[in-house]
Amino acid sequence: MNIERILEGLNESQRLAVRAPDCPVLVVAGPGTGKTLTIVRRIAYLLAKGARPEEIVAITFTNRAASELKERIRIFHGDLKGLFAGTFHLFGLRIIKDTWGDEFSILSREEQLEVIKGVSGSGRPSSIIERISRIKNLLDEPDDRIKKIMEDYQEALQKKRALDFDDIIIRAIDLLKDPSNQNRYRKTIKYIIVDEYQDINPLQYRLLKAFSIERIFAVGDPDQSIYSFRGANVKNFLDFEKEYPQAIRIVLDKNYRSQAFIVKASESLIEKNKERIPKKIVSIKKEGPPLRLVSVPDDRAEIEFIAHEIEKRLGGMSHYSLMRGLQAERGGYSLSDFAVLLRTNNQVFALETELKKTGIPCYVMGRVFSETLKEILSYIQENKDKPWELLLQELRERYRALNSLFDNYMPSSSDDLITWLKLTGPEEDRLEAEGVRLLTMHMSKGLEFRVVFIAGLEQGIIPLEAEDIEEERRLLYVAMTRAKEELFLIHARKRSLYGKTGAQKASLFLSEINNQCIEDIFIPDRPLKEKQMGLF
DNA sequence: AGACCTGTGTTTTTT
DNA sequence: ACACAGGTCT
Repeated sequence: MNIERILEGLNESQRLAVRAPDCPVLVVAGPGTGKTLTIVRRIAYLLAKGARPEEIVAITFTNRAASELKERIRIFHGDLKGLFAGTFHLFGLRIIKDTWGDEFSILSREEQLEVIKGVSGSGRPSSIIERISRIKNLLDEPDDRIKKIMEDYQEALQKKRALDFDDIIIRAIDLLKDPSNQNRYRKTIKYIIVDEYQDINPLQYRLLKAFSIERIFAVGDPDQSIYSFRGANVKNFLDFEKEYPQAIRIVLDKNYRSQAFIVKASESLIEKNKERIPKKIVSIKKEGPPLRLVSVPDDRAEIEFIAHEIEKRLGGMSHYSLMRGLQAERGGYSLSDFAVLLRTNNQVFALETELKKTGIPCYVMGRVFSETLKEILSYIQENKDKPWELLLQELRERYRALNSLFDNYMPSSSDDLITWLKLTGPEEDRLEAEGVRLLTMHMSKGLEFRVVFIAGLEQGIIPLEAEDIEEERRLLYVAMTRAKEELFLIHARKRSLYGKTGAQKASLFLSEINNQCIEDIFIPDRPLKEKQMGLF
């Protein structure tokens, strides 16, 4: 492929990154600045310069990120045999399989729980698993008690010829360090591209180091580092240039995602952090409407507000959809254009229940396949009096991805459908349902929505704790920068939390946002009468 | 073994 | 509020 095509449509800093020389490269990629685009073109560039696909390894953190990357490589470059694009774990697995073959298994969460129950005397099995995982990831030191449990645990795994997820990385490091493997990997792999470099933990860092490769292309954003609780260490990112003195740094600072007010507001927030690489992200879009900072009397009003704002916009849709073709320009919305972002899963589930009562279909993101399956099952149970045909139609409407699955097959009974779903495969995204997106702020990373509501912006929720206030600030920064067009920041003056109803203070972060980007909305307390009558 | 009381924590999550 | 582990009593 020629260089002109590879650089086509890229801005100046993206071009610099794509054409960077064969030295360590650190790409600081702010939100919405074309990070994946840059990686895709960088790979194309390396290939154009004569690299072979099997010399390039591109590592991501999640399967979602990996499949997005692969898909975009495929679109731009066509299928590339030999190029690795996948997670740390998949990469580790490949190395282990090269040496051991397929004679081992990966422990599922359930199996892991069983093994732990067998070897530990007391304590919650799930917390013991967590503790072991932290130790394996070099985040914690074992005491004598846990040492003993770990020994028994590993012995049980050995018997089963099984590895847990952390073992995959640990074994891969051992194999890479083994002198007999040096030629096999260290010499054949010439380029490593690491996505979300700010999120790597000490164990993953060791894996990268085991290659002793200088041609590392690290992409990430320290301002979006939100996983320190699982060992992600921004220091790796901030120290990159100390570690590789010949490294070059490129900052991608043009945001193509969000309208200018959203970028400006989120920048004003993140600037309050001290530990960061200074950068200034600018939007290439128009200002757009100001952010709405909404004060509501209580959690119930919060839901009513969100429901009302969504309905207002969807109302527009039914009107405009009568005039086909105009929908996009006139701002016709679909349910999945809206997202409500929350700090904790508790809030997500509470909101799901309440928002559904207002008649707005919701889709909780990140819910695993088996839970979605349970949902379908219970829906069938609840509605088993309805004719099967009708029920099926409703399930399609609800789970829109079922449509494409049904193209070649029409189940004739509920049993049939369920067994069939299991056989068709557990790819949860295929069951993605139509509905307003509900998710945690953490889960929102990497996603974008036209209209975003961030709810529960109160002290004790975000920031949840006083310690590591900078990470909490980054989390809100990530959440805010998901919005493309409109952003609502909502806080309740009163809320029930852990069974207690009490007064809430607005998050201190709200006062840190540049108020030139903000329009205040104040919803007054309910009239006393309504309160007493306990409407709804 | 099963009922019942009591203390405790209670984010965020991937593979 | 609520789940869950662990102890105690029957």
